[in-house]
Amino acid sequence: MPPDPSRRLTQRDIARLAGVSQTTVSLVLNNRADAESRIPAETRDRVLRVITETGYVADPAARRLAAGRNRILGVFTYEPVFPSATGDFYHPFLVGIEESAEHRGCDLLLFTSAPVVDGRKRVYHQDHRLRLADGCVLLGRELDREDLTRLVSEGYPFVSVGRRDDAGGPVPYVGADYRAAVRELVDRARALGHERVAYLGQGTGPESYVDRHRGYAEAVPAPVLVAPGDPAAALDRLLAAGATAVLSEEYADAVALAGQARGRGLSVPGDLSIVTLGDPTRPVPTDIDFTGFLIPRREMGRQAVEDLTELIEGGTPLQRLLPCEYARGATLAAPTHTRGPRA
Amino acid sequence: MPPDPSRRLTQRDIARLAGVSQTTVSLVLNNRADAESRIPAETRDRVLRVITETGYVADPAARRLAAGRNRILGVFTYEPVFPSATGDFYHPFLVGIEESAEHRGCDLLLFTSAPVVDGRKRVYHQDHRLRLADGCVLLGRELDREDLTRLVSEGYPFVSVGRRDDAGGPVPYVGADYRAAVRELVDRARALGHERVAYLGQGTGPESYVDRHRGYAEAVPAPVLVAPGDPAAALDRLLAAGATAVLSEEYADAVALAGQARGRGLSVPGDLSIVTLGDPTRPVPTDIDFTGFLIPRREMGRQAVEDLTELIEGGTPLQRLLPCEYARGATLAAPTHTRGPRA
DNA sequence: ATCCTCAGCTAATGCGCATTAGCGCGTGAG
DNA sequence: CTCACGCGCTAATGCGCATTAGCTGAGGAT
Repeated sequence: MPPDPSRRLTQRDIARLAGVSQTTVSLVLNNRADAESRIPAETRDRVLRVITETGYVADPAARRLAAGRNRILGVFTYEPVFPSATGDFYHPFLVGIEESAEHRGCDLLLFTSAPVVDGRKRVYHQDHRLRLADGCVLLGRELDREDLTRLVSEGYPFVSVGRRDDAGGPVPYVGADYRAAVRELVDRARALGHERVAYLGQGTGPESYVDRHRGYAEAVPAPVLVAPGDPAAALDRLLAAGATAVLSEEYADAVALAGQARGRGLSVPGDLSIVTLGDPTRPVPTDIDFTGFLIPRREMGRQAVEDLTELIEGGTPLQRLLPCEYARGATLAAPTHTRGPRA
Repeated sequence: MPPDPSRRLTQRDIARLAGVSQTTVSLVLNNRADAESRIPAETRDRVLRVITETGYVADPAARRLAAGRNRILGVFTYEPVFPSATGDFYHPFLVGIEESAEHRGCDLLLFTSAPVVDGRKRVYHQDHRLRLADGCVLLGRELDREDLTRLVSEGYPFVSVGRRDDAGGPVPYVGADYRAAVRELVDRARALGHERVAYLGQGTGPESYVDRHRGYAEAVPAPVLVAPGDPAAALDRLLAAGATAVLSEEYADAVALAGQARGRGLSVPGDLSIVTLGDPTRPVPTDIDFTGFLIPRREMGRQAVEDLTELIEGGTPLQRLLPCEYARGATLAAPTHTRGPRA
């Protein structure tokens, strides 16, 4: 019995009960090489028996302090994950992260304490708590550049979900190969007979947009970039440019455009093929089964944790792109009649 | 500059740079009463300046070890939260938990490392890591009784989301007042003229079922309990019992029953009113707008964190039930014609 | 001149663990 | 009869911090 029943057990208590030293308890607990070979089975069993009898568990904080490791992985999200509209989009990433963490026997620390300053969250805020975790997974459409730079320069182990440009050094990431996925879509469209494939979106900004647009620009002879926003205006521009197929950077824009087109009596995909470049980042009600591709979100989350644990264990930082799966859908078909650049 | 750039800064480093002792740095950092009154502004500013210049952050593990507090709240879920079908149900709880944690400046530790043994997860598994957090929120339809007992007896600060029976002592919880909510639904049905209101469900098992059923049993003169499972059989039994309204413990059962009824040419709610007792715990496709009530899931999560932090700071354990909001819906109406217990 | 504040610090300690150095003993080699 | 060596352990140390006890010097009281 420990003297104060409310006090939690320590290794010293176990040691006393087992009639050994605290060191021995530690050795047995972590069954170090020393223990395997040097501590006789009898002693070890005695210690283990006391441990199970008392239900002793090592204090993780002390462990961390002494050993420098924790088996805790941080998760930092630049977008709000749980609340809000974007939640559904980020959910699958978390599923993958959770799966992998469970598999690795790690706990996840959500850095919810990061305050929102000037409308955005930062890893490095006043009194940040990064070091509570062994490393960290970063999530979000757009990461803070200063954060990244500092993470890189401090050598803190982290992995970004989503490709990122260098930030004073290469950024470890697990991204989706948007570039290849978009190229493939364009190729499919062109193979079907589409001569003018347009791009509805910004094409700049976050890496994920840039990559999509680059894939598009590489695969098309004469790029047509149409800004989203007002669907009516966008449709006008697309028709004026003689586009028979359009790739939509954002799922929601595709929905709006399709609605606009059908509202004007155009058939989709008959008169206009509309292809989405990834899953919806915000919930959009639609019953259209869009052609496009699927972002391997779950797999990305999973792989990010794998890479992170490797990194923590001394591995080298990796950059990898995962392939996106083609989604056949029903909005890409051969153009019904060819049109010149002005109908 | 610290000697080894890879080594992380410690309070000693800060102390050296500021020309004070480590103690002083600690005092300034936590602006203790001592610091406020006893350390002159000049010294404090100097220390603070060095801190911001170097970007020093206290090691949370060390902090925890020394002070015993962490500002980390654990979250343990008995059901899989992220993956799986039940995810959507638990999501709102997490939203509330996250909100409150952010507000309190706490990080959340998801105990993903808990292995699944004999088909279920347990808080107290081999080498559990409860003590990494200051306290813990428990989530799930059914909590492990042994876990609860041990948590209570060890005096570990925790709050259950959902009412729980005593486990060797009162269990702190934030639950939904199913009992009152069900009573209210029955009263509404009876006020509309329903003389035989049945209960479709188990009525036993998890506290949440028991509470619903108790509310039902209290409000109805002659209870009729019908087991879910085969919707056809259930409908037969309901009709045989002369029920004109039925409360469905599980949302999915209500959907199945409604389908069955309409398939037989019965109108809902005309011939049979069907009322749900809470939100769907698993995703069910339906376009029926059921009458029933809404579980204040988000608010429950939020309140649980509030209560937990109070508890950690020395407050007394609380048990509270939050009211459920009535959902008008379209499946409860006055019975069209009265029937005896055999049509 | 001496004692006593009291401001403004610091030395020392311990949280619970992992780790390193090393102690006492027995045994076989020289 | 020494000496080296391996076995089975333990004492001691330090991780980075919070905290407690106390130290030093200046100024006021006696």
